[in-house]
Amino acid sequence: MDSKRPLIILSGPTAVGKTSLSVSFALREGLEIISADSAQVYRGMDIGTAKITEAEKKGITHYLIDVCDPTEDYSAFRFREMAEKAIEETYAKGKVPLIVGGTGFYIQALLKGVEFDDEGPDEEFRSKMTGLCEEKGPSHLHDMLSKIDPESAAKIPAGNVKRVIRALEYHHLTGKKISDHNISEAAKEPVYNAAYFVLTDDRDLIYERIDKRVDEMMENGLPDEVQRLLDSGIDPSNVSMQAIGYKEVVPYLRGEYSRDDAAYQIKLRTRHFAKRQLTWYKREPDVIYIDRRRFDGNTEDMCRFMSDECRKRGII
RNA sequence: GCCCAGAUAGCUCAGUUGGUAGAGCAGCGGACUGAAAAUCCGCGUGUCGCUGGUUCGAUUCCGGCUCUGGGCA
Repeated sequence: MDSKRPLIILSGPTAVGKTSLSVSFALREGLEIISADSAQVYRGMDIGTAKITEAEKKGITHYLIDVCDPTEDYSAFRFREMAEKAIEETYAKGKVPLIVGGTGFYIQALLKGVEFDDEGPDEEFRSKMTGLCEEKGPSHLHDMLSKIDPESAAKIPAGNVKRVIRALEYHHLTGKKISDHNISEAAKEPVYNAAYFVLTDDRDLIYERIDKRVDEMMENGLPDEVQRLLDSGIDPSNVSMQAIGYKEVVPYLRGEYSRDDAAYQIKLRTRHFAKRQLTWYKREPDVIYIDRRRFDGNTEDMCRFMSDECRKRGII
């Protein structure tokens, strides 16, 4: 028996069918679900995030959905804090938590207990650096990084301004190099006895499902939803509005391009996103793939497989 | 039917003063440790429409054909 506490994770690329499988599995094993999704946390963002409905929850408790106002900035750090609280609540009820969502970065932070030991984000510092970048160009920031943390500078391309700024911010707040921090955090082992499932499928089928889902979102009133958010005073520069489906609809509402262009852009961006997710899982160790093709998409069979894998590890 | 303009990568197109060709987008691969649905990096062989001719050599020049736009009838 593993002395670590049990945790089940179900991730996978967008539109692969995580939500439906997760509810079936939670019903089967009596689990509670904790969402690891960076966009479904925002209230009022329902259509574009393909947020689970009350009916779809089938009575299963879901944590970390609708927990933020779209003006708030969610982050990996906040996810870890809030998820750990939800995990404790679940254990208190004698249940095992099921983490469900496509944000691999968040899952990693939780699973390995990644420490975020600075006091960031320092918005003032970030906007100062952004201004400096506009004034003197990205290579100026990269040169600054080279002086304080050459290892990071060698690793992060000058064009990746966000990550260059983050590395500078970390040093600014802690006096330490983020490259050292990354090395120590990367060496960490999971703090849970976890089964990390990744639901996957034929790439073409995932892309087809994405196209279909985006068409449905547009028909179901995504533009109205975005308009409502803008009307309520949410700025397009908010982190929440960087979500796919939202940042593409804003220019359409402004008349900068057509509805079809918006739909096309959303489909494209979503496909790219799914591909990035798949890349992420490839380098995660100990991932258990659930390839829909091997199960003919049969939910019962996939649930049975998950149960078996969890039992093997003494999780349930 | 005649005239004009096109026909080159999955798409939109550039180019080769004759020595078998290159951009953007798509697609594919990768990075990622307090913005992650974010951000960034890498990968370009395709009967240069078909067919004759000229030429050491044609995707490039010339002829014919086919197709697609546009114009005239």
